[in-house]
Amino acid sequence: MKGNREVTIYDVAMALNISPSTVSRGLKDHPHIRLETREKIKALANEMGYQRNKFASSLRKKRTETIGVVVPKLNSYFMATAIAGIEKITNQHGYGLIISSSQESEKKEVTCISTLFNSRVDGLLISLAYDTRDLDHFNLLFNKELPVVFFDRVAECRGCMSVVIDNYKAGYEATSHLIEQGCRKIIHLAGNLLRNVYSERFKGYRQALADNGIKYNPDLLIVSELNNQTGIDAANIILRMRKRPDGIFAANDTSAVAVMVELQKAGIKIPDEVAVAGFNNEPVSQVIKPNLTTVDYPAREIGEIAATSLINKLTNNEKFDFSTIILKHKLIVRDSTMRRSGINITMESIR
Amino acid sequence: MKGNREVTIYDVAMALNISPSTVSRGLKDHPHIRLETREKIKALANEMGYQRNKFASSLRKKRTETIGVVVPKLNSYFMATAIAGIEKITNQHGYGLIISSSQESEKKEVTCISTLFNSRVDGLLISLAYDTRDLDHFNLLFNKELPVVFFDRVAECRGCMSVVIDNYKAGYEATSHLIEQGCRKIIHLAGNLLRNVYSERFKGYRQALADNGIKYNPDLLIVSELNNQTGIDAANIILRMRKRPDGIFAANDTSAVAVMVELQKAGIKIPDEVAVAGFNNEPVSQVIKPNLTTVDYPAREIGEIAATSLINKLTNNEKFDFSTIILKHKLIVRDSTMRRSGINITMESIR
DNA sequence: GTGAAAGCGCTAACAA
DNA sequence: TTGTTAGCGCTTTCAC
Repeated sequence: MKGNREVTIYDVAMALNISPSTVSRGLKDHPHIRLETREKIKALANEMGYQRNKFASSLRKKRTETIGVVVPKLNSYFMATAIAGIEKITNQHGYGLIISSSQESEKKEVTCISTLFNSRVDGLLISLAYDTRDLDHFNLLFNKELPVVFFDRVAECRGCMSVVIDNYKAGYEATSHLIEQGCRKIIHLAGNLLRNVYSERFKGYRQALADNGIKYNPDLLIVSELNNQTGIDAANIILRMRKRPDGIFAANDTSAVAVMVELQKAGIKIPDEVAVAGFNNEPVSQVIKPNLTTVDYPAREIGEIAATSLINKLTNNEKFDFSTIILKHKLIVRDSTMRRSGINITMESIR
Repeated sequence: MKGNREVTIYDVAMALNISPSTVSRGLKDHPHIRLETREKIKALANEMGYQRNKFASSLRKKRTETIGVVVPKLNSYFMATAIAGIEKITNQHGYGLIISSSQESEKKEVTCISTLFNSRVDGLLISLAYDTRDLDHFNLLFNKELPVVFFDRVAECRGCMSVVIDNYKAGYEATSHLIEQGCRKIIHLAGNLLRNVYSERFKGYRQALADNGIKYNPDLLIVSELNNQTGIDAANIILRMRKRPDGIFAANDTSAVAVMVELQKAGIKIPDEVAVAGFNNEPVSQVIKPNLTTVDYPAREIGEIAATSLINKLTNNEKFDFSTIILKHKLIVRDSTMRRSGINITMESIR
């Protein structure tokens, strides 16, 4: 299939009348090889079209210089951006990347991890699937001491690192903001409370209510996958309520937008009748009318920092051994929650 | 790093008192091995936690059972969906996947391809970057007879396969629809005309104008990267025109939406003053008000078919050797172009 | 139906 | 500073 034979270090060695090991060393700038020889080797190798055979090398070194990434989904702005951040860093350090998607399912996540493990990746970056309950599939990795860095949707586990934002605080801020705007009956659209991101946002929501003397009402908590359809479903639940809520805090922008569109179809005015806040600051938040108040999530940075941490772990070996890194977020206030007085102009609270 | 030694076929062989070659064959159900022996081998291998070492295997077989994917960007709904389709098929056939993104740059595309080539992928799926002009970096692949399947943004080249939709027809239909709605001065937001997708859509636009007796005016062609910013820029150009256009056909939804948002900010009524049609049927097209008329692009199918074709090529070897597959698209008419009479209800033209 | 043996291309310990 | 050599774990030809 692949046409003719590949050029190997033996070919280069023979052509230069030196040994293969010298070529091997010269190619990677081993200081024991005379500079002149190194140059000669590299020049000829290049000219002959030599390409290092990764398999032979990995087989021998028992390292692949490849990092595995497992994300819950690819077609989300947040994840795509985080991956771009990861890619940038791993590229810089000469690592390859294998990206796989668990499609929000625990079952598929197990397969992904085992496939990556089987591919002998040197380390793993992972954001958990929506419904992952059992973390047994990670034991495989822990037993082999394969470094794992969680990002965004993280798990508590012995010795692994996590990169997140303070979801509790962000949830608290978003809810407090709604309360400041005069909301008293605030719906919370949450994701699976097993996931840190959603449980923390929920806790922040509850605390903000409590701190403002509003009693938490479990009927106002709607848990779902937070996609377009479940957003529509939530809107329908809301429309059927005897007494309508005056605020909605959705744990992502997708569901916030879906709810808004649906409520608007039913003639409900946003923000006047219902104020809506989302989470993630996806581009769609600036398309919907009124523009969506949301929490800016540093997706790219999360990816970059997770990748950097993993590579540090891989190289510095044990040094630089933190447990959690928390990045900054920002509440971005836009029209979907601006109910105070007549001055209903667009404003980005921070920037 | 990886803890203790891995289990190899030698360990299994020794434990069973048979030879490694028998184990190797037994593991892959080689018919020459007695069924009983095969079962025994597989049972023990499993019990001992044996995992095939892909490097040794690839090194020996000179095939990696891995497919490389190069896409122009990851954070687009279209690409993410296409990749999901690719993943589904490759998984089914036991192929691994290495996904990389050229970030719309020719330079990065060259790197991606050479990295994948270097990783000795068995075949390549690729959608070209925005500004790729020179196809020299593919020679490397062609010389080694590495199968390549282009999808969406394809290239003419000896012996490669392509999976696309009929962009010319889609462009023709979208433009004709605008004309039917009474538009006479129609802006076309195009991407780089080097890319088949954009040049074809443009040709369709021109032909529709011609067929309706409208003279093509080069001033109405705006070429850009079709992202959010260039959409805003286009809106500003439009706003500065002495005589405003009454229709816009944008070659993607992102730019269509950006233009709409910006024109609306300036107080322009859509569709009454300007009708807007996009391309791709991204979710955002149903968020924007009025909902965006667009062309439904079968992203998932494109991915699935491209992957299937490549795998066929890889296995059937030379059989099933088409040059181009053209999938069906659909014009989806929504409110952003419905200017006829008072009946301005939402309709999905097909479905 | 099973085994022996060579070798894929590279690396690194050891020797010189 | 360079060379020799022994594998990494698997597959496959050839032999029995």
